[in-house]
Order: sequence, then structure tokens, then C-alpha cells
Amino acid sequence: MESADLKKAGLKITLPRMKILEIMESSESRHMSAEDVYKRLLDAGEEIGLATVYRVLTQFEAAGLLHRHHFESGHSVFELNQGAHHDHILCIRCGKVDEFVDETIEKRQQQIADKAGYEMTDHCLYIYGICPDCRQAD
Amino acid sequence: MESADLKKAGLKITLPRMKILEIMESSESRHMSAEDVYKRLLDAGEEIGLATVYRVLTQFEAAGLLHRHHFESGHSVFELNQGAHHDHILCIRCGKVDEFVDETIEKRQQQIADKAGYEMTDHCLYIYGICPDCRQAD
DNA sequence: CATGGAAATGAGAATGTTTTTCATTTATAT
DNA sequence: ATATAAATGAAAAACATTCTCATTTCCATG
Repeated sequence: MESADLKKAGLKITLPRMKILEIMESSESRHMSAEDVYKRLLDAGEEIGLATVYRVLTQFEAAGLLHRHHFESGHSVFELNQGAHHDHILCIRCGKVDEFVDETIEKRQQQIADKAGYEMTDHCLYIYGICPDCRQAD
Repeated sequence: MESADLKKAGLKITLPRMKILEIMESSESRHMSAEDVYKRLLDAGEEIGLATVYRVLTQFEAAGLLHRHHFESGHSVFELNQGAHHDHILCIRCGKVDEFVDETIEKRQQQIADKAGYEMTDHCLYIYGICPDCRQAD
């Protein structure tokens, strides 16, 4: 992910955009809210406004650079669009987010959309549960 | 759905709660936001505050009387928990919400959770697309 | 490499949704 | 009937997110 991707998306190469991309790439947690990104920018000494963070994340989503999720938390969570499509399994205790891909489910989804007469544009599957670590803590 | 369900949930039988249940049952659209419910109450001449609507919907969710969804709209959408579990297919043009069940996907989800070591508590699958009506309108 | 104009930004106001507070009302066990 | 715990309404507060607009930055061009 680099400036070329921004150019392709018709976006100027600006410091806020580059820094936000960096944050999304370097963060160990792939799933971040706008507030998360903003806090990291502050920690990194960058003077980037929260409004800009929201704007840029929305633009990046429109450009296909990242995905926006609506987990149960109520606010948007963003994730870099690198690698293949995948779904999510989340721990309701500790908030951990794991990823998985299941070809059987992918195929079935397409069949379901077809049968219902829908032209599928997107799909997401969230499995909620208690992760191994939290189960052990019980 | 009736007063017995409220009792079972440890909730007092109050007018606001009964009215909100009625609204959820009688509405032709099964998926309603808090605001939707509030508007219908006003239309019906009930003097029930919006805060109460939110409180009651949240309590009903905790009691298992209804489900809360986080569609892409950004706000919560509620649905009576009647009948079997099902997933959703939504039109991104007109907002229509259809329901479906697929046993293959249900089974695979359990297997995925098991394999990941999660104790599954819930799962939801949203397929987004363009519904037959909206496709025709293109 | 200076610079004009379009695009992007920051700060704060505004919006929309949801929650909280607290004084008043209501349901229900006794 | 009535005491008490729970529920409610109205307004304020809390959040997440978007908008406004004056200022700044990028970058194509000379």
C-alpha cells in the first residue's frame, strides 16, 4: 500500500492520508475504529484532526482500499483491504477478532442470492462466541 | 407474544411495554429502528417517550424477545424473535430486507467455530445486493 | 522553482442516535 | 389499601459521525 494506490483512487497524496495508511498497516490489530486511528496519530505526534480521519477513512473505503464493518459495538470498524475476502469470528468477552474463509459458505451465499433474484454486491458473516483463552478463564 | 413473556423475563407488565410489543407484532415491516417504533406510537396516540422506547427495546433484547441488528445504516434495527433463526439479504437500493435459512451454512458455521476453539453464542450473515425490483428498474 | 487554483485540512459547530439523570408515576406483593 | 421497588418522561448528556468554512497544502503549469 503506497502513494500509487492513492493516485489510482484519484486522491491527492497528502500527509494525513499517508500517515493514516501507515497506521493501518503498522498496527498489530487489523480492525480499528476512527477513534483508534486518531489516538494512534496523536501518540505518533501527528496533528491530524478527527474530522480528517473520518473523511479519509470514508474515502479509502470508497476507493476500495479498506473495508468498513459494523460489529455489535455500534460504531464503524475499518480494516485494510489486503489479501482475499474473509469473514470474521469475534470474542464477545475480550473483543478479539479472528478471520476465516470457507469456500462452501461462499458458494452457498452466491446460490442464495441467485435464487432470491438479487445481484449480490457484498456479504459478511460474523460469528460471535467465546474465544479459547476466555473459555479457559471461566 | 403477550404479558406472560414479559413476566418470564422478570419485567413488569406496563402500558409502554405492551404497546411496544403490539407495534412490533402488528407492523408489516418486521425490522424497525427505535425511531420507527417511536413514530408509530405517536401515530397511535400513545404518549411514550423515546427514552422509554430505547430502554424497553434493550430490555426486550436482553430478555430474548427480540434481536438487534447492525445493518449498514449505522443505527440499530430490531426484529421480533419469533419462529426459527434466519439470516438476511438486503437491497442496497430500496432497503428491502428478505430472510432466508440455509442448513448447509448453519452447519458450516458451527464447524468453523469449533475448529477455531470458540464457543459460538450467535452468528449473523448479511448478503447485500440489488433486489429483483430494483434490477428491473435499471 | 515560483505560483494559481483546486483540493484537502482543522477546529468547531451541527447532526443523529442512544444513554443517563432524576423527579414523578405506576405496578404489584403484602 | 399501601408501601416499595420498578418504570417512566423530559431534558440533559454522551457518543459517533458529518458538515461548514476559513486556512493550508498539493501539484500542474509556466
